[in-house]
Amino acid sequence: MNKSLKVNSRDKALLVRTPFMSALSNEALLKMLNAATISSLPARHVVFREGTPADHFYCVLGGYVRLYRLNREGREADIRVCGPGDTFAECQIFGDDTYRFNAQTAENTTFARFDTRTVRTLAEQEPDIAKAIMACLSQHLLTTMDCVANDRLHTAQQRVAEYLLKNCPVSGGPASLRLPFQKNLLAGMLGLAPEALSRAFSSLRRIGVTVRGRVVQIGDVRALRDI
Amino acid sequence: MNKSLKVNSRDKALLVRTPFMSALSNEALLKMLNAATISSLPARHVVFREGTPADHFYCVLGGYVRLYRLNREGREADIRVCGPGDTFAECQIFGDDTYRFNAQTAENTTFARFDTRTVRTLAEQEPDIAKAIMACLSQHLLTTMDCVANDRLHTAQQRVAEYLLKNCPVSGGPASLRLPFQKNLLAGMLGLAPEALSRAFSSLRRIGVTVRGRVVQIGDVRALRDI
DNA sequence: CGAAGTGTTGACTATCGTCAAGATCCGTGG
DNA sequence: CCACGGATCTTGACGATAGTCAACACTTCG
Repeated sequence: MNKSLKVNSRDKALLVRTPFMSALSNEALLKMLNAATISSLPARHVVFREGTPADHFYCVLGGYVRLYRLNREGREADIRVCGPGDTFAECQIFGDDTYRFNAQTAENTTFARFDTRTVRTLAEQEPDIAKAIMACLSQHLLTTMDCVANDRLHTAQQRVAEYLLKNCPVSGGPASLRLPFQKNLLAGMLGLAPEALSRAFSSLRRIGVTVRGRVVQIGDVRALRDI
Repeated sequence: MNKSLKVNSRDKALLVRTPFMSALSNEALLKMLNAATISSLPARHVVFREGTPADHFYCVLGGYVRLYRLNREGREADIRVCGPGDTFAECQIFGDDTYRFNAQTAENTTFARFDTRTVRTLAEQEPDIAKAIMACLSQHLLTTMDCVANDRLHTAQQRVAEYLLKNCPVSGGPASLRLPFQKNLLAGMLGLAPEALSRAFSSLRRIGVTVRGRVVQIGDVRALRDI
């Protein structure tokens, strides 16, 4: 069920803590909050489809959204996975007028929705908002370039190791972390088939990585870094 | 030899026609031109290195620049190839303060160089400039996302076919085009080893694509589209 | 004409995708 | 609380794709 309502206090608290919104002045923040609508969608629900008019962009408050594209045979490839605090489709504010990829919830997800036209106008009035958009776009561009370089330079094993390191609380010795979502989604995020992720994990066993459900135990973080 | 001078009339003409600059108001345009420096570098010359302070961003006027990253063993992977009219490292204006990749000229190249601090200030004063930066960042983000999806969905053959179609003057029947740079560079752009590009070209022969030096003849553009 | 640089081809190998079967996890309902 | 059933994950076998190395052909330019 898609319940759509004005920003309530809990959602608002999440929204203003977002990297995108946290640097705004009070005035700019108010204007943006006014333009926001909160929605929730159940798992595996389409948010928008490639080729449809791009009239909104989004900010995830809870849950995960998968951005992906299809080839002619219908195979899907993930482009990005957005979690709490991430914005997506902001490239449509001053970009193309149709979505260039599909967006689907990976699990039950709450997000803020902004009308692109409204925000375009606000960005022209409030330098703060323009600045926030530029910072956000820059950040995304950098991480997406990272992604291209990663895909082209590293093997499945290395990409998994890198993901673990990036999400690891400590920088040396033993560590433990809990995957925030299903392995399916992680596989797509890393540009792998689920089977390849599974194999990568089991090949990491020989350097002391054990996986039980969503919990990953790392024997020595430094050993991981040498992969 | 790195000759660095104020904008001359021919370079200026190129610069103001750039997608990035062409939408600016007269006043904004003047301020930007004032902040620009023109430089030329010979082929295979490093423009900047990953990890160094990101104090400038660039706009290519003539020639080609390769953005790439290295893995630990020193293997290079191209992230983007920038030609005339393209800007690069604009993600550093409101982003990180160190370059996250290397930039190298592929051939003798002329470009405009802008100080990021100066432009950051200008963007806060002139909404036009902020708008141009946002449009530019959005465009790049979209093409980079395209690149990720492409790498993950398509084979070498398909990527080459797609490149040819994108740079093809006509939409059906026979066509001919001239590659604007060495095959080496094209290979990197498509995320391939040079040998793989060569093989992809020769596998396209059976559907009527012939290559002689930089000239590519396409028997039937429609047949290419079916790959 | 020669030499360096660029592109092509062949042989081999590593990596990863696909398909299929089996194991495990997890939520639901009895 | 347990049992069931569907979803998710793992493992194995196989094949396709593309990377690497090496030798050779072809360009290009001094």
